[in-house]
Amino acid sequence: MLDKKRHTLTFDRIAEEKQQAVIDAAVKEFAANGFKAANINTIAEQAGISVGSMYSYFPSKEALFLTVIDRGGRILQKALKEVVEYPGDIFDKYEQMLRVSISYAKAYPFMNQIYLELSTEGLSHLAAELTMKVEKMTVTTYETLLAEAEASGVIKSSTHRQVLAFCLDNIAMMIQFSHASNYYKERMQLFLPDDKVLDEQEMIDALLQILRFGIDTRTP
Amino acid sequence: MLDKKRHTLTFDRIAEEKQQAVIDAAVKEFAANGFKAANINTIAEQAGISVGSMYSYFPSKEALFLTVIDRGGRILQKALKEVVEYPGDIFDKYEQMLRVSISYAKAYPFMNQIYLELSTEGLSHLAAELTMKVEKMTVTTYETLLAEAEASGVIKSSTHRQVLAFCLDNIAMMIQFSHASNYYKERMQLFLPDDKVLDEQEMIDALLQILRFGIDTRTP
Amino acid sequence: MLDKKRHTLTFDRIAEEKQQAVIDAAVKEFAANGFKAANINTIAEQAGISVGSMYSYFPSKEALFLTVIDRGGRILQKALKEVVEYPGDIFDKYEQMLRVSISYAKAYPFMNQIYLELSTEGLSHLAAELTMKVEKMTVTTYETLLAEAEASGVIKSSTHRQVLAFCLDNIAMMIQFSHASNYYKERMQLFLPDDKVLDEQEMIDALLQILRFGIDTRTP
Amino acid sequence: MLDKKRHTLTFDRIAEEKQQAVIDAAVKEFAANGFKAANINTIAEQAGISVGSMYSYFPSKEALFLTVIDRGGRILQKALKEVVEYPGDIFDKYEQMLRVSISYAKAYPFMNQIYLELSTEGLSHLAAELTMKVEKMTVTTYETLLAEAEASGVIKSSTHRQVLAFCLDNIAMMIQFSHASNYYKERMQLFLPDDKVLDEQEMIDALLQILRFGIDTRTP
DNA sequence: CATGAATGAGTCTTCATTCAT
DNA sequence: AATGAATGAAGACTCATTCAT
Repeated sequence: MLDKKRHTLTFDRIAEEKQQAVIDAAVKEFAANGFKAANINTIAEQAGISVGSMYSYFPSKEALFLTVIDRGGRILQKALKEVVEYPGDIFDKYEQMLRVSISYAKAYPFMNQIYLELSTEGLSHLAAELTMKVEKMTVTTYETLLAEAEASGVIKSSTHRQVLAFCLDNIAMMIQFSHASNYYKERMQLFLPDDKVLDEQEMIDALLQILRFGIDTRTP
Repeated sequence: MLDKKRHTLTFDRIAEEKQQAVIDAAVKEFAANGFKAANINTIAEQAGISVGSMYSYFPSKEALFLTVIDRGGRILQKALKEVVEYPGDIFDKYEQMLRVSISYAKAYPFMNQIYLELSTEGLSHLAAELTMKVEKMTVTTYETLLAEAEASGVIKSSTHRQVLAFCLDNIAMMIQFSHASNYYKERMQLFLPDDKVLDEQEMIDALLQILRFGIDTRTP
Repeated sequence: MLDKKRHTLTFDRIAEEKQQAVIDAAVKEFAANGFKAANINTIAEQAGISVGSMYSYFPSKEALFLTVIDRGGRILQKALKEVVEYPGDIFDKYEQMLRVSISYAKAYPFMNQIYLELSTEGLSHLAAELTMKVEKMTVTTYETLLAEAEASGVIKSSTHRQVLAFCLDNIAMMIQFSHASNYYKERMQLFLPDDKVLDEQEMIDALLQILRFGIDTRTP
Repeated sequence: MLDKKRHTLTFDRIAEEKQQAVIDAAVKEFAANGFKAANINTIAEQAGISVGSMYSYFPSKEALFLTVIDRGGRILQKALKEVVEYPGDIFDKYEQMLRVSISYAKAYPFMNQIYLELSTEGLSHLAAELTMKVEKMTVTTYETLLAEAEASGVIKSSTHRQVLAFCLDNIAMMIQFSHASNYYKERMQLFLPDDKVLDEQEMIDALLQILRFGIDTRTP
């Protein structure tokens, strides 16, 4: 199932910085052009190594791609764990989730775009399984958090919990996209007042406000 | 600005069905492989015409792509207008927005994936401007609706209106993606109970419930 | 079994001379360098067409090779039929076989070398089946001829018929190689008197003499 | 003339077994893929040494190849000497020649395939000279044997001696090929009865029978 | 106008050879 | 001497685009 080829032992052995240079170049290229249109020669050049070396690190373009996705997945996992362990109630934790999403998007903007592209039919055969594993972890995390929250009486029991989890993740994802890709960044700007740039915390507060108390005037 | 090449006059003159066949084939190919990896020869074959004809209809691959995006944009506009004109208050209209998003996603799943891919840096130079125009219309629509809603006292004035608009559109987009691409469809399934398939209306109701009254137990 | 890819319909449709130019160039290149070391770009150049055309005629290098082998096989078959239908007894027919072998070797020297190379392990997976089919026809032909010869009392019944058939074909093959490849041509010259070049008929006569009456002095 | 580069002094100095491991790996690889397609890195790996060492033993791929051919030639020479010195008349010696050919083919099957490939035009510039030297020795051997045989009245003086020598060597070569390469092995099987596997001695006897007394019924 | 064969620059991948350790 | 990582030229194959019919 998950035994598709990744990087070789040689790659493991080279200097950490060179590894990072290769991954960075690859992430950037894949993000900019998608899997098929990404150019291995360009990646090698950007990473400052030869094509030959590239192929001694990764048996194929596909293997390089999978390694990249793997790395991204591992970073996401770490971020997720951070959120779960954050102290406080569900609202504190979700606030933290949004903050983490934004910093992840800013730290690894290209990684994010690759995930965006993964939804493409053409790539599903390659990495769907891999990314779906990450999604599954996310789902479980939300479920745990919401179960706890409901048990401790913090959120209404009348709420459809699955839909709520879905909704929370959707918002987090779009926030993430909006801080990673130029396209979604521009789109976000269209919504926001351009005279004063809305700062992150303000947006998070406003979002949480809507989420907690709703927008209907019949609620306080 | 918007004077990039599109289809030729010849394309306008050919039979409506042939036009549609070409567009359909193109949409499918672009959705499956992205712009650069899409194959013009394959599109021609799928559309049942020759490559030569293809190039008498469109001066380049880029032109074909832009025409495709254009068509998609026009369909979206129409859908948007439908929503604005839908009778009722903001909640009725937004409910309608979600319903329209879902049916659009189902009717034009591939079109949706192309929009997903557009966020890619590599394509921004091509069509960002074009799609941003559509996004702008969406923003304006939400602003109008929310201004009206607030004026008529249906929604709390304490709500951050821009963030709310952004949030509403984010949810609508993710719902749309979740009904268009297999990847997002699968992801959605991870959130939902697999014993009984949640029907669309149920999800929409649950979403609106969260939106109107929030999830905090301190609200009724 | 035999459904491996060959040339495309496009190749069938182009002018006969162009087809031949392509096949000739391919045969020459494969003969000179073997399958793996043969250069498609060189073949295209030699044939006076573009690489792109090459690939519109043959889906792969392998397909081109198989087509080449096929053509060669068909020529061999025709030659074989000629021999069977040649009037006279087994000695007349075998004499004709040797003559045909030589003229085939001279007419298609490169084709012969390809067959020589086919014995290589590395190629067996490609074309062994194909060439073995031709070999099988040869075996059957010899068997028929020898059965007839024995029935009509032309050859001794004490002769081991299978070994004889094997021996006759071996000689014919070596004769063929010796007129096709430079290496075997040189080797043959080492055996023959260099003052006067032995002409074909002389060699054939001498061979038949040995075959018919043996070399032992105890036979007349 | 024969001053082409071979192995270095370093190679001479390393352990006998390591030398053999290198040669064995090289022979196998060259036999399987031909000169150009053979992979030096693979040979090194198979021999259990580093590529670097490989290049300290042989200045180039060509040098390795020539060394391989050299070694094969020397083994052949030894075999040839064995035959000449074998006691008995020409028939006893030729019988021994066939036996030696078969055991050589079985002991060094890959070496044989390399010789088969040598006939290729592309390689002639490399090793033709080398192998031709061996062939020359063979020719001389046959000539000596046949001259003796005729002098001692064992073979008919009416036989064309050069053609006979050529014929004897041709048969010996094909027998050798038929025991070395899978392709020729299969071909041989097509000729032989599959119910009972013909043993070597039987085939040799049958061959000699044909050779000595011919197949024409007009001889006893 | 329609066709589809032809083109060739561009891309992935391989491998003989070098060289720092 | 031995190692094996690094190099880059070469070769199989793809595809946007052109153009003769």
